[in-house]
Amino acid sequence: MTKTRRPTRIQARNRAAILDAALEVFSAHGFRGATVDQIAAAAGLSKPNLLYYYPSKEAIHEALLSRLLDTWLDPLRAMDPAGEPLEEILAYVRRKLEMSRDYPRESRLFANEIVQGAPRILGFLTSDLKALVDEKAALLESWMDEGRIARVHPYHLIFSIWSLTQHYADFDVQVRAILDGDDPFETAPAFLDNLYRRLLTSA
Amino acid sequence: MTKTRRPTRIQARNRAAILDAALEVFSAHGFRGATVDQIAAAAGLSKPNLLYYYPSKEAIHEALLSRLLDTWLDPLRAMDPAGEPLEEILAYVRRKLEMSRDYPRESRLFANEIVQGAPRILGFLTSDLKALVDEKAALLESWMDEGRIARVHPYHLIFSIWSLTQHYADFDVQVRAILDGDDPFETAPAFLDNLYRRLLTSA
DNA sequence: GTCTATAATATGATAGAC
DNA sequence: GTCTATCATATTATAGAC
Repeated sequence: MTKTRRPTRIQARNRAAILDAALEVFSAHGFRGATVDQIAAAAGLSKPNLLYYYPSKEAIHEALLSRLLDTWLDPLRAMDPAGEPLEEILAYVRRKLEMSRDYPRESRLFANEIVQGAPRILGFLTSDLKALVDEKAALLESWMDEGRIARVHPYHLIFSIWSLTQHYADFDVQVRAILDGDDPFETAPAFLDNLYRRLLTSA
Repeated sequence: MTKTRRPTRIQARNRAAILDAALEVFSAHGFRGATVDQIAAAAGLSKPNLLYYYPSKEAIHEALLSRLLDTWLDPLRAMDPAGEPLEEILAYVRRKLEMSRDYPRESRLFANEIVQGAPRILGFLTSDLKALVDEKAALLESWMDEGRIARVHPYHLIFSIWSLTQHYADFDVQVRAILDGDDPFETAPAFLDNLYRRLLTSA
């Protein structure tokens, strides 16, 4: 009994290692720029062994993306219609910024995909993402109608949050080249908090 | 005399066609994702003929990037110390947004490079770009010291302008997937103008 | 499950005719 | 200057031993 190894254990361990290695390589080089060799080496496996777990490079990439998209929308979903409007928005900004700090590779994986025209996730953009954004834009507009936040274009407001927060992950190398030693994540939260307070608080 | 073709003419024409085709292909697929075949086809040349003008794929990419970087900083350079602070900043935002609208491929070429760690232009970031940003950040701070605009982190202010404007070029496919038929460049200028007025006008 | 060896293809670059 | 044909290499994927 003790001698019979549970194959599921090894499989789970290897699959996790592969996905982590693939995230590292795909986010740094894009789909075409990444090679199966690099991913296998980063995962500590031989190339054929890696392809034993995932049948193709494409399959690894798909698995990664589908895992990412599954949680990518959670921060926006968490924006609560019952909460205090300005605080809900500021909390969303904070969450997105924390994701850029803690999961920059995921952000860059996504960015690589979008910049190149979203060939693999256009469906996600036009279905799940659009539906959620439409819902939350309507919520933002209702808050504006009630005079609880200043009136701005709700879709551009959401785009602004994405771009301002994801910039610190996607353009990390540029930000750090300019800030030299300073950690952008030390000072960005206060900047963004102030920005959205000023934008959304009626004068 | 009339029979002797000026080779410079043809060369200039073909070189221009190659760079335009390369911009199209590199910006859409990244350096590794682009193939010499694709570029040659887009330029209307055979692959060997293309390589007659540029010795390698790398050389084409370098020529493109160096041409881009040469003008990439112009809008920021144009921010005039002698001008009215808020208007100078708003004009910079407008210029950057117009560049995203009129030259999205250039923006995506740059974005592809940065997202993947800027392997080819790290030197530019830490020298030319950093020097200019340092200079303009000092200018912004002097305006804040004089009380002519609200006090915010000057570097994050510049990052915010980059991210908010370039987002409409780099993430164009996502923006349009969500806005459906609406043209983002119709409504973005007013949104950004309002945003920076509220941020920088003292309460 | 994991490996070595290798097949099959894609791609960057060159040779050489015209 | 431009082309067809081709080389050399990189890369995805598979075969088959262990």
